[in-house]
Amino acid sequence: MKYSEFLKLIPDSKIDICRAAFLEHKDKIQIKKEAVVIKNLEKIFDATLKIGVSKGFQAMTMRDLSAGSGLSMGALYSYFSSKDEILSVYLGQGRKIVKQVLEAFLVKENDPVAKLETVIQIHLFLTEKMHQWFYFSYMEAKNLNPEEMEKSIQSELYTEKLVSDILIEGYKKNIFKDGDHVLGASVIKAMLQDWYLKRGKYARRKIGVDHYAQFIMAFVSAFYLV
Amino acid sequence: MKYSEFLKLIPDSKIDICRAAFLEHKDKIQIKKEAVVIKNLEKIFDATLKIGVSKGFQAMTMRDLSAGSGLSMGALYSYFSSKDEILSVYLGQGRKIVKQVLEAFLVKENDPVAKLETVIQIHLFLTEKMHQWFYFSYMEAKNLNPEEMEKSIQSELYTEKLVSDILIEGYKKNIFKDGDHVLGASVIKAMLQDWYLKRGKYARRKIGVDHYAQFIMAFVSAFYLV
DNA sequence: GTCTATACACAGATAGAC
DNA sequence: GTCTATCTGTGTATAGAC
Repeated sequence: MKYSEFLKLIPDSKIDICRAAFLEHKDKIQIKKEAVVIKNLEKIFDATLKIGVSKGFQAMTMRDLSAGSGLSMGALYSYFSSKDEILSVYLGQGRKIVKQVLEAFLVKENDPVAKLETVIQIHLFLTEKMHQWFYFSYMEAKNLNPEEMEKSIQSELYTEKLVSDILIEGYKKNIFKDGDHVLGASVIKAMLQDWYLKRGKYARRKIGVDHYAQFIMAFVSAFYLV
Repeated sequence: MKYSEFLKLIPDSKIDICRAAFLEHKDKIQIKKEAVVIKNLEKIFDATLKIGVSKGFQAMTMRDLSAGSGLSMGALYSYFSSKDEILSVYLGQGRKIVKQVLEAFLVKENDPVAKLETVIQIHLFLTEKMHQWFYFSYMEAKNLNPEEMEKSIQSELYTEKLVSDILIEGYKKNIFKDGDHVLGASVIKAMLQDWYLKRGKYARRKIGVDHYAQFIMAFVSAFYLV
């Protein structure tokens, strides 16, 4: 699959995140009109992402966020009771989207090689589409409260397990070589993450996501295909 | 080479960093006695690393640092004129050590395969020994001023170039396959960085640095050896 | 060389007008 | 539902005693 095809198959993640955040936090949000909330959550999350990526979430002040989102300080606090809550909600909703999309594409495949290619491609395509969110999520995870931090780690391990399960299945079917499949999944994950962690570098070198996906698949295949 | 042998071959990086920081910033530091400065720089850098890794440099206050280092606020400001200066100096000195050690080991090798193994091992061993410093450096690089940020990026690209040069040399000698060696070096670097970025994960799984180095070398060899 | 005490700015958060 | 004005705590940095 190409990235351009992937884009046509999935809905707009930005609005999904806002709607899901509204539904899940209805009781905590003081404003009641859905349309108003979603419109403003989008402004808040957009500004959080933009400022957070450029200077870090800790360094972003509520005044920065107020200026960036176009809402007053008072208005911000009628949507979230604290600065940290914005981070927790935003990261939590993003994680859900990632899980949903990965599973939706993986369930279509049966062959381990196709599954491996799919998980590599879809992970890269997702991080391409939501690259700022992923970067932000990675960099700010350590500033979460213990409970949310745990969820973040579990989310990481979940995608890693998707990969290791595929490697193990392929080994059992005599398509992949034997080896430490958990460690293998770990380094594959590292290569996938590099795509959004070093996005500027790859952009400067004019390397696109389709090319990167193909390269990673070749690299991994050389080691795993019998 | 094993990590245990590596440790015997290199001097104590902690004291090196402090001494180099003193020599290079003699004029900016108000205190003049070398022994006093080095002793206190060690306290300051140790505390910066410990607190910075756990809560991030931005979130670390000068009061935290004062408590953690055992020096008063006033004393801290007789060594550094601002909080940011501590970060710049500390990261800058660490980068020098990394460069020196990598070059010292690489110069001993001639064969591309041996060179590739050396750069993988020594990079991993260095990041094992200074793992907190590397993690800190990676996470805080984006908070540096533009000038220091540029140095940080250049340092990254420098180690990447060490790898790509080896791949290219090996290709010319018909030992390695052809391909995009810059992209190859990039993903190898990603795998090397994962070692210090996810240190907790590997520790929990009881994977040691020698085993990780051997695995990465096998992974890379499968793709590159003709 | 190191300390304590403090200046001053700015952060997160809230009250109450509109 | 959104705003402005403001409270209160805490941040970096410094002055001056010891």
